[in-house]
Order: sequence, then structure tokens, then C-alpha cells
Amino acid sequence: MTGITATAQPAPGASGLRERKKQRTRDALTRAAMELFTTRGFEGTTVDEIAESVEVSQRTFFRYFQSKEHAALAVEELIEGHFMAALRERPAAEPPLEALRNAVLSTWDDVSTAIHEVVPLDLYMRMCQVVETTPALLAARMRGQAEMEQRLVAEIARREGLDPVLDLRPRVLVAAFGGVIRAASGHWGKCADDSVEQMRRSVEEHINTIGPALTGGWRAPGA
Amino acid sequence: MTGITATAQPAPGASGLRERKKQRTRDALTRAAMELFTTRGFEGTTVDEIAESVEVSQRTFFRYFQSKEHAALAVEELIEGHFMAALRERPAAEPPLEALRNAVLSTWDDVSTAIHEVVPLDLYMRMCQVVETTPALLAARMRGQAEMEQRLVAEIARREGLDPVLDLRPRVLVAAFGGVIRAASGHWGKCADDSVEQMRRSVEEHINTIGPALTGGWRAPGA
DNA sequence: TTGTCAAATGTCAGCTGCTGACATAATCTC
DNA sequence: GAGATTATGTCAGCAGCTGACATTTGACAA
Repeated sequence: MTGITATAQPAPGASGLRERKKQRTRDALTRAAMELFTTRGFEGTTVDEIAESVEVSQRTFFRYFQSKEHAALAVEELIEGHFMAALRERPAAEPPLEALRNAVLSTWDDVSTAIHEVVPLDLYMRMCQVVETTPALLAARMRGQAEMEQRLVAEIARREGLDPVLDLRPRVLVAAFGGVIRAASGHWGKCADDSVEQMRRSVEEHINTIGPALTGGWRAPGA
Repeated sequence: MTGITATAQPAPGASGLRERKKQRTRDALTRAAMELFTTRGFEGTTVDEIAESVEVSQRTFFRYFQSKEHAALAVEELIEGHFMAALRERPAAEPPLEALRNAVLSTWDDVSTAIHEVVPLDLYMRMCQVVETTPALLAARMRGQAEMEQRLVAEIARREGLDPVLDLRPRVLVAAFGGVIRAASGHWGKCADDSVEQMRRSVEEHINTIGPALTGGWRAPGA
């Protein structure tokens, strides 16, 4: 009704009591899930336990989340939404890679406040580590990112006025970009540095490496 | 014993009757799984049906495959093994991206014969389409590829004498490369052209696009 | 307020993927 | 051929997930 058609969540700036209540239980479920996952681990936590800790039936949990994995990655989805919006607002003059880069970096602060409306930031940080070390979650996240990448390809193609089926470049660019983002967050996850700032720097650094990494000539400083 | 230490499958060139039998049932299971998946769909097929069609208990199925998904992606894993071996054999003089590229292209023929020892090629082709359209399989495959990419990073770093933790470039390069491969196979899957040759060409074309896709200046031919 | 409608939730039953434990049957070794 | 290994079968059980139907709760109008 607000004009912002959501992905799967209830409308963000909703009006009625009903909508607000829905949003509340959804947030409560995500938070409860993340708290349990970060303490007992993902596989060590049952959906029943999550539901119970919010005093809701298991069936209700599955009405909010397609799967246990989706609950764990709810925040991730939120972030992707913000990023996509940021990309759409980049000036048309920016070349594709720069637009992607700037969208990531510019959206950073918005994102952390948006996250904080749902869960404490440090909980999210700890959750990232869990994701990075849980195969099932890694797989689910990668699937989500693949869907995201499809949307990115469409957007890039639109910006540049290209046919995303005939022209390979948007797909290739986005694939590379996505890979780099994954590499960055993986790197950040391992370093166990719990700051958003550090994460931002990691992403920036990785993006700046795209050029040098692909244009050979690595061995100048090495041997 | 042949020097090719396998990933999880029984040793390829095994000696005893036991080993050969194991390999036979494993192959039979993969083939049965793929045949059922391609006709009834992945979710429309139960593990019991697969096991039954090979006249084996469900429990045995799970002794061969960690999950239903793993059975669907068994061939994929086989291919990755060949690719990894090919990469290790590339001359040390080749710069990283070229080595990756050549490993893919050079290994192509070996792969198709290796596949054919397990399943008919056209069955594999049809299976690729199923993977591309089944969310659970997409996720599982991406996870597998992520693991593969880690191994690739290690190998590239070794070749170049770099520390894969400190130096970002191997990770970034492999991420980009992996993304491109995914883009290529996705593109091939959509075009529904059932030839290996076409697939090879698609991969080659995509790899050659890496440079142009990243170095901006797209709008020369377009508008 | 009250009554009506729609939407959210609870309850229950059931399927499917997957695993541990133990018994049985097949291969290997001598 | 006897005994040690190893693969397989059987059984029981948990956890994720879904459809169907009953029940409650908020929305809206008379």
C-alpha cells in the first residue's frame, strides 16, 4: 500500500496495528534465531526452540521464513535491498564498475543503522562468523547472492542500454564483482576484527585490487 | 595407487573385486539419480525411489552420498577433479589467469570421456538444465564451487610464491574467474544448445570478455 | 457497541531427508 | 576353510517442512 513492494517482508513503513505486529514478530524471530545460532550453533538449534523462545508455534515460524536458513540470512537480505536501492540511485554517467563500487561504499552507513533497527550490531557480526563456518549457511547465502547478481545484471544492462542476453559484459562484470565481495567478506570473517569500519575497508581494498589482479605482471615485487 | 588421490569416491583404478563393485554401485546410483531427476524433477524424486531403482537400501544411498544434492552433483565433482589436476600441470611460466584459462580449455576433451564412463553425455546435459532451474541444486553447486575456489586460490598462490592470506590478488582473481565460469554455464544452460562444443565456446568467449568488461568504455558501439 | 469479514495463528497429521546402532552377508587374508 | 574386514540391510528416531482445518485477533462499517 505504501508503494514500496517488498521482497518477502511485511511493508516496512506500515500503518495498521496488524502490520506493525507482524513486523515485530518477524524481527523477534530473526533476533531469537541469531541469538541461538551464535550460541548453540546453527545445526545445534532447532526451529522449535526458536519458535518457543518467541512464544510462537513452529508453523508460524515457517510462515515468516521459507526455511531455517532464511531466518539466519534475513539481515543479509535486508542489506541487499539497501544496496540495490543505492545502485539505482547512482548517476547514469558513472561507468558500471564505478557505480557498483560507489553503491557499496555509499550505502554503508544507512545499512548499519537499518541493521540496528532489527538486531544489535555485534550480534550481526557474530552471526557473520557463524555463516562463514556453517556449510549449509554458506550454500544458502551463495544462492541468495546468485539471485542478487541476476538483478544486478539487469540493472547494469538497463543503465548501459544493453541486452543482457546478447551482451556478456554485464554478466561477467557482475560475476567478478560478486566474487570480489565474497572474497572480501570471507577475508574479513577470518581476521576476526569485529568492526564495521574494518569490513568497509576490506571491501574497498578488494575492489581496488580487481584491476591489478587481472592484468598479470604479479611477479615484480615477489621473486 | 595411481597417484591421483580422489576426493571422496572410491579409488578410480582400484584392484580388488570389492572396490570395483563399490564403484559400480556408486555409478549406478548417480545414473539412476540423474535419470529420475531429469524426468520427474529433483524435488519430485525421493531418495527411496533412487535406491529402489538400483535395488539398494536407502541407508546405502546415504553411505555413498552425503545428501540427495551430492548425488545430483557427483559428475560436477568429477569434472572439478580433472580441472584441478590440469591446473597443476600447467607450466610455471604461465601467468595466473592464462593458466586457469588454459586448464579449462585443455581439459575439455578428457572431461567428456571421463563423464561418459559414468553416464551418457546427453543425460549430463539434461541434468545441467535441471541444476540451473532447481534452487536447492543451485545452492549446493555454489557451495561446491566455493570450496573449489579455495583450492584454486591455494594453488595460484603456490605457483606465484605468494601468501594467500596477506596477498589479495589470488583470491580476487579466482573469484572473478569463478564468477565468469558460472556466468558462462548459466548462459549456455539458457540457450538450450545441447552440445559440449557450444559449451566450450561459451566458456572461451566469456573468459575473453573479462578484460573488456572491467575496463569501462562500454558505450562506444552502443549509443 | 456490535457484527462481519479477512488475515494471522495454532493444532494436528504426515512426508521426506538423514543418522546412529546393531545384525547380517559379502569379500579379503592367511 | 577359519577368521578378520568391510559393505549392506533393518529398524528406530529426530528434525525440517507442508497441507488442512479450527480458532483467534485486528480491520471496518452499521
